[in-house]
Amino acid sequence: MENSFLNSDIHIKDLSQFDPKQILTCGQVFRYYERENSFDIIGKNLICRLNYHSDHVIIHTNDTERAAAYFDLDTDYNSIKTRLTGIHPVLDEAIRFGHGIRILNQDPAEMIISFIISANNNIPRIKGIIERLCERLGENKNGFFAFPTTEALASADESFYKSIGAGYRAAYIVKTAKVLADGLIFERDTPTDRLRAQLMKLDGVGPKVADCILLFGLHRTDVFPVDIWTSRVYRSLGLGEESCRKRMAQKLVEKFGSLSGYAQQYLYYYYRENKLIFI
DNA sequence: ATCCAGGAAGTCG
DNA sequence: CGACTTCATGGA
Repeated sequence: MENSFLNSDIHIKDLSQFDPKQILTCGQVFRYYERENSFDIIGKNLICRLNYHSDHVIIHTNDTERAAAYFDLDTDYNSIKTRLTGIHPVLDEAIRFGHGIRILNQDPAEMIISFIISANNNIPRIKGIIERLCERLGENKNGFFAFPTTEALASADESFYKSIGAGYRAAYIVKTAKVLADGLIFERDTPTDRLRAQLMKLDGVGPKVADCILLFGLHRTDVFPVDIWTSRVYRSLGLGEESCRKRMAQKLVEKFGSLSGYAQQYLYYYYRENKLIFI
């Protein structure tokens, strides 16, 4: 049978806090492919196929231990949703809408490069650039291309990154890839603010991209990435007028604390999916 | 043609 | 520090 390398399974029975479509389309991950009644997803060199049925989901994968960590299966999202409910009606509605979202545990280097590419860009283009990057520099694993190693990323030059459509971000990627290949380490117990400052030293990484790396790559949930969409959320949460995204992020983290990252993801998905610009 | 997209860097005050 | 401009690229 095809894809027999996906030889182990995880059965998900509680769909109240696991929705494949919501998890993959909520903006945290770019390398997924919708099939017939399933999604294929690649993170670094972990490959998963999510077969969804009416009352359960089966994850077929090449590494169940990594897959369990990747999908954050040890975290109780119903508890998180309960703690975030009743703070604001808009957030309540966003949680109902995206009840099956989970924050994936993705590879830090993959998040750094992916979100450098995301700056001032749109999602279809971001996905295309990353896909060409993996096809040309990543290892072919049974027809799936792994995300390139930091060594492979550092071996390519600026003209290569322009050739895959990265535009003016090509120079940022070249410089940052060299730092990554040199062995950038993120200490487990470093405070989030210090990690953010460390990340912002990287070329192409500003406040918002750093927060995305912190949330999706290092699972720091005491951050609230403010982009064009979540800046629209700010006003409707009744936090007053604010034009500076950096100050918006600070105010939002003051409000949601260690649950900021979750709140951000419910709100981002709700607004973007419904194109709610003027509420 | 002009505007927009999960913003960041460079410049100026 | 804070505000303002520029930066590839492709789809609407």
